[in-house]
Amino acid sequence: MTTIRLRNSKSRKVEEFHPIDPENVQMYVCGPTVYDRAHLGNARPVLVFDVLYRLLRHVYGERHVTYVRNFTDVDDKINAEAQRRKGLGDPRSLEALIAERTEETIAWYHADMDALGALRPDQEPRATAFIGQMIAMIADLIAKGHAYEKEGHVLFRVRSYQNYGALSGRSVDDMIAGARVEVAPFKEDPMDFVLWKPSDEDLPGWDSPWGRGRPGWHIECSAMSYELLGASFDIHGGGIDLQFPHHENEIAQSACAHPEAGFANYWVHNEMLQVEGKKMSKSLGNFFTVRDLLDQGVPGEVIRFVMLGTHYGKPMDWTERKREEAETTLRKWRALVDGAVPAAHPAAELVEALADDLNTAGAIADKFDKKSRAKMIVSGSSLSLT
RNA sequence: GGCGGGUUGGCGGAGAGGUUACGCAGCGGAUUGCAAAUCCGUGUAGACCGGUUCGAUUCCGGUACCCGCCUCCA
Repeated sequence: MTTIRLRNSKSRKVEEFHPIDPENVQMYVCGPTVYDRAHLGNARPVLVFDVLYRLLRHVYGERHVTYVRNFTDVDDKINAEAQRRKGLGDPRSLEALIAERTEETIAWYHADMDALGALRPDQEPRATAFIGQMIAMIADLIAKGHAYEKEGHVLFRVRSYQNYGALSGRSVDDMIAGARVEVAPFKEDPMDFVLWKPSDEDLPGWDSPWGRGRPGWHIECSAMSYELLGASFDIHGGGIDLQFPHHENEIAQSACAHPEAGFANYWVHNEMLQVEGKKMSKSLGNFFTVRDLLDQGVPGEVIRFVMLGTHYGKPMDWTERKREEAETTLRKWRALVDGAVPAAHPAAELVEALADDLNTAGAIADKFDKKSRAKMIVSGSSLSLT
């Protein structure tokens, strides 16, 4: 059997991947906050983990892999958009407007990511469907002394977790020294973070032992991964920008709530996307969505091909030139595979390259038959790693 | 300030301690009514300074530069 090797952010080394249970390999990836169209940067983790998902299914069998990716549908940006619509005179309730916003955004997300040839995860839980589990976990953390309530907020007591900072390689003291964080007066310690916060009447809220409120950002992933995958699972993925504080906080919450378990064994982070050498941002005018590209006539497979041309652990630079070259290359590959009979199994060299820490660039490079590699990697269609 | 990633030929981008990467672009040629496509051939590398070694672009150390994170942005 192929041995997959992955760079584990925990150890900062490439390690052999050995699942807890080969009959049920489990992966959790942080999904989008559904407040707007997915921008191009959002597509990178989707494609990176799509390749990993396909590889896992190839190695362990389709029925033996569970991939969970959440939708964060509790968020101030969503609230802001709903309030904006309300302000424009929409007569419906805030809750209805929020629901409308998240529904349409999820539909867009599905359509856009489908266009990139990404398989849908096995489960796509929404945060709002797990509020009860979050409340239960928070209550448990309070009971165990890892969290405290202050002025309607519940805060995680960072100092109560010995290994805080291990994933991102920081010490609590260093972080405080360089902190640009605004310290709320009710915090025992500047690093403590919110598990639950109060909502006024203009915001969505749920009843809890601490009053009407809404969850903090990090608790949803801890609660949902526990509910769907258990206290220990194999792989946790996401963008490197989430490593701190989001993933650090997830670990703290989950490890303290379930001290007997290991939470995620392998942490895989993808590097960021840039556009023409610069960070994509609205102020630089180089910000665009996946849908923008699709509407301009850039095929999803071209986007996928360009993305996978760079190893996930390196910054990926999206350039007009790469887009053009990818179109040329794919057109030629299409001509090559035209009329070819799909192979029953992917080339061993392809699997080997991908098993080597998802070396998609190396896999695309060569060393094996062009005809078979073209579709397998790029379009994920009939010849895909399944 | 703290933490992390990177630096290969015109551009993108791999593997390997010693042998041609590959692709695109360029150049020469074949084919072609023209063009496109296709085919053949071909040049240009490994940021800088040290170290290990018979030999390093590949291992080790340092320097420079670029980028990101530290702000509920993937």
